[in-house]
Amino acid sequence: FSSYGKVINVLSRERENGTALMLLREMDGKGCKPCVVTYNIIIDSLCTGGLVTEARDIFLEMIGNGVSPDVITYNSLIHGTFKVGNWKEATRLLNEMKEKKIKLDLYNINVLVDALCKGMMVAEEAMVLFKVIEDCGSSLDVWNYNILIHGMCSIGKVETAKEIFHHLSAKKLRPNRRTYKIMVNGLCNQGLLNEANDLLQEMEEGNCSPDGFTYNIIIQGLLRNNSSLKAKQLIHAMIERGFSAD
RNA sequence: GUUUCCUAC
Repeated sequence: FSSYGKVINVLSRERENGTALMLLREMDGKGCKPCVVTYNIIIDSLCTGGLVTEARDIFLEMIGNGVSPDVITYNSLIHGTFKVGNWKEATRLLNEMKEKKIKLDLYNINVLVDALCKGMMVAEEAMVLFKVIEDCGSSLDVWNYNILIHGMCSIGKVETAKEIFHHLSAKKLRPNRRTYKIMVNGLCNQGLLNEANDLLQEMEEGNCSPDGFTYNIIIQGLLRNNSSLKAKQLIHAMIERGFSAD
């Protein structure tokens, strides 16, 4: 609660972790009890700063103080732990979560799947996880798919990524600009420039106009493929449109 | 009140 909570929130946003931590100590000293949210904010900002060990200390400290971690605490910590590449510890935390029967919602699953895709290259497993979720009747949103598609692309499974992408429209979910970018990027990396071009058309026709990056990705791909003529054409098309930023 | 997605050269 409290004004301390608010100040800590602000400090964390400004990446002033040191100061935020000092405030936390001060709270302790004065007998003010930080609540879960306060801890969560600090843990998360430590994690995004790569200070996972410190985040873990706070995590243990909060338990010591009788404050039980919730889904968000675990998410932040797990996500941070994965990012640092410590998947062993992250999986341990995941299991710990299961044992405590902390229930995940879609948002939380995203965090985990993202961590899985990036940290462990087990996008296939993430996919399985999604299927299970779907079978349970929860519907996935575009973000989930973006994460998955990106995961597939980054391990070179563009075919699977394409399947998922099509699966998207079958579900009447509109891909957003990021979805397209991820796909275009993935296709280009595999040298599938024609398909990337098709997608670009689709973007222009739909309501997701491509931005400068999207063009550049394709142009880059064309050049790598010795299609400098097409690249030039595309550059012109790009200039005519006066491409917009994200 | 706090946690998740893309960004080439």
